[in-house]
Amino acid sequence: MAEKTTIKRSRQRDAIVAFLKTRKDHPTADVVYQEIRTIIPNISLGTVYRNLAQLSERGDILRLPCDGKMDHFDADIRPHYHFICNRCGCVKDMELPYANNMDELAGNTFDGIITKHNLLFEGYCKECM
Amino acid sequence: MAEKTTIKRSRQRDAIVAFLKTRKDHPTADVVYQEIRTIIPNISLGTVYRNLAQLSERGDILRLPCDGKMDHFDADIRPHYHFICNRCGCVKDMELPYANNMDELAGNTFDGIITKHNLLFEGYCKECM
DNA sequence: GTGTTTGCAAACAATTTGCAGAATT
DNA sequence: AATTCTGCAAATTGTTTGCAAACAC
Repeated sequence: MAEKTTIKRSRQRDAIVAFLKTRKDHPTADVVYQEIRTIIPNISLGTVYRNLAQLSERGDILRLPCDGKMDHFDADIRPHYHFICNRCGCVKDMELPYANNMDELAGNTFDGIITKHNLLFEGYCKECM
Repeated sequence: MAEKTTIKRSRQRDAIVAFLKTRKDHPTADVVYQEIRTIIPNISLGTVYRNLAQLSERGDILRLPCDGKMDHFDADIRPHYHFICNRCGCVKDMELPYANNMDELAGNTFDGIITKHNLLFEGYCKECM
């Protein structure tokens, strides 16, 4: 079928991963772009999107669909839950333990295969309360 | 402030609500558009979007952000969880009871206000297994 | 009559893609 | 040398908006 591609490193991708690891606030693609540009001034937005897509497909980072338009990205790939603020749009980690048994539990009353779940809390962050 | 608008009925909006009530499969905006067009041939896509937005803001229908690009809409406004198939993209209701206490529970370890949560299961529906 | 809703088309935001050249193995 | 990756710009996708006419109250 597919997936025979060998991966070659690139300065751009390395910089993106390194940057994401320094941040706990789950930046969006354009924030990544703006920040990386301070290091690699002529990097293009397309490259950022391509790398974020590739990295999340490979499981090296997490893509967080946060109900708004823009996806957020997280270098912390351990499954965990998130919160999004309805006023400022910030995304934060939740302390709740990830419920490993939730998929199995849900599968008991579902006619199909459940592979994962996404739990997103909404409300107002402490700065916006 | 805002919210002084009085609402006037329209044939288009009535048709959209009526249509959504006949469906259990959470159609997207463009599916709604295509279907309503068989009844009101010159309805415009903009009108469909405007009405879906207005209806969900007023709480008459639910807007379901399902990780993909397109939002889905649901005439069943009782809080409940959904599943999205990673192959065909269909969206289905989950039988799991809605956890009313989840927000409060999560709030105990969170510095801010939690107003709601969204739980979305992923996997393969029975047609795609 | 006043104010909301519509159809249309153009505008928009976020993301993706085609291509020729540069970089990695 | 063989491919992957990049920058750029154009293309796509899903959705929103401005406006004058049509409609509801």
